[in-house]
Amino acid sequence: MASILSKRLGKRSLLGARVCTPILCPDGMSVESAGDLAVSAPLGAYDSGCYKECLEEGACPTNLSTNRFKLYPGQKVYITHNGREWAGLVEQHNHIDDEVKVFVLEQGLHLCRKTEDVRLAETPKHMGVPMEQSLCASPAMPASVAQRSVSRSIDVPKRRSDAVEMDEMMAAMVLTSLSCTPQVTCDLWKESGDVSDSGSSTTSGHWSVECGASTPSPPHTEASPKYTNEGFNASHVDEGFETDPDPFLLDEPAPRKRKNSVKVMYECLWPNCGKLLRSIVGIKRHVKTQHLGDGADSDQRKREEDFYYTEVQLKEEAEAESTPRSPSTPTTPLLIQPMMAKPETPALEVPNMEPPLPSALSQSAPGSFWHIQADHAYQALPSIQIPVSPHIFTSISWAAAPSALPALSPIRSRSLSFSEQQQQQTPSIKSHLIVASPPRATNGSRKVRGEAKKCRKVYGIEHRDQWCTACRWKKACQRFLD
DNA sequence: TATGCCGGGGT
DNA sequence: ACCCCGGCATA
Repeated sequence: MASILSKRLGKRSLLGARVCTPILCPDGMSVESAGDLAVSAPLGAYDSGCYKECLEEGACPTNLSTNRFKLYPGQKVYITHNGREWAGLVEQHNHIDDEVKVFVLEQGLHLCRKTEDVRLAETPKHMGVPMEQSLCASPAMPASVAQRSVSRSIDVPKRRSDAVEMDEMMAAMVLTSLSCTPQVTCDLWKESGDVSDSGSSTTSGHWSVECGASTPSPPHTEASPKYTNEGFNASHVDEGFETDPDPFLLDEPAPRKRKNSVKVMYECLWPNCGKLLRSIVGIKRHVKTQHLGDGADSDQRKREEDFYYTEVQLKEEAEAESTPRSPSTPTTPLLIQPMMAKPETPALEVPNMEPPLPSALSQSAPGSFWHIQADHAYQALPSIQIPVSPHIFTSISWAAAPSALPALSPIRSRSLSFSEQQQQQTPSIKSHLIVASPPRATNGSRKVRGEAKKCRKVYGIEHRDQWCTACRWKKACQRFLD
């Protein structure tokens, strides 16, 4: 199949070598990230609320013991305003300034209060647990720990009793605070189902990993053998297909980025928008609310939003090392791919929209060509796969990369000739197709085994000296042409 | 498994 | 350019 090229390339070419290296990364990543988490968690160094929270809570439950307040978006708190006590929802907690932005439902006000002026209504933990799968919140987390933080609040309504109310409040807050920084509410959103939603649709199990140092490697690695390839970033490259969701869903990017020095952002692909956000959740929300309308329930919409954003990797430095993320995508080409492809994705790759290119290609293109493309698809998933979802798309491209990515590998003359035989009228088409299939047009290229006898058969191995030079050199026989 | 031959390497 | 060979696809 088309794999030939890729494989061959791999044999001696740098490309092949490159591809392989990435595989190793995964482990490193996971390990590394874990380390990062532990270290950074206490300070909440990352912007992404999600990341921070996960770290703090999930990875370092002990942190809770600290006196420091930790307020989570959506968390219910009580504050005093105009001499009266109001219930509100945390919008943002600025640890640095020790201030908390609170949204007072009853008054529709967004107030800023010093942390010490805020009374906790309940522990974030509680909120999270019931709503989500609580990846971060380790089930093992001793209630006592949670209690501690809760104890801070003076008039603490029973968490359960508030459950319903909280939901409403949170919903209201979410709606009213959409304009706020996306990251801040990361957690909230996640819990509210954004993430879980997508996660559920694709894979299960991953979520558990999600927040913390997730274990990217395991799931990724095995995914689809073809696409995946080198597990490495399995997340991206290979597995992208099946597991792709992970990489994206996980908010790991932050940790990894830091290490790799590759900044991952999410860009809104909506026409004339181009908004850049740091978190997936944020971009999703942006797309959903700004472009798709805010239909929280519309399942379809949720999925749609995936098609309107792309992951953008901003390199802050060049690093030869296999970074967790780009390892496979490693080199610029790969990195770039996602971005390039994405924009088109909506139209071309979106699974739902079948019409895109196919129509043109499939119709005019000769069967052989089409076929070839399909093969590529298998190798170069990057361009084709995306259908599943943007996430997948990206990941796929990486995954496929192993051998194929070189994408630009030259097209062999052979392949062309092959096509020629079948159709004379397609010169133009050919070019089109070629262009269309980013990866390579190898497939058909390999000469089909001819019917004619070859020197080998005619003379036998014993008389190799009588073979034509081509045969001797293991090239296409020149004496007995087909 | 044998064969055909491509992609490459060495000289 | 010549010679070889690893390796893959196919029969």
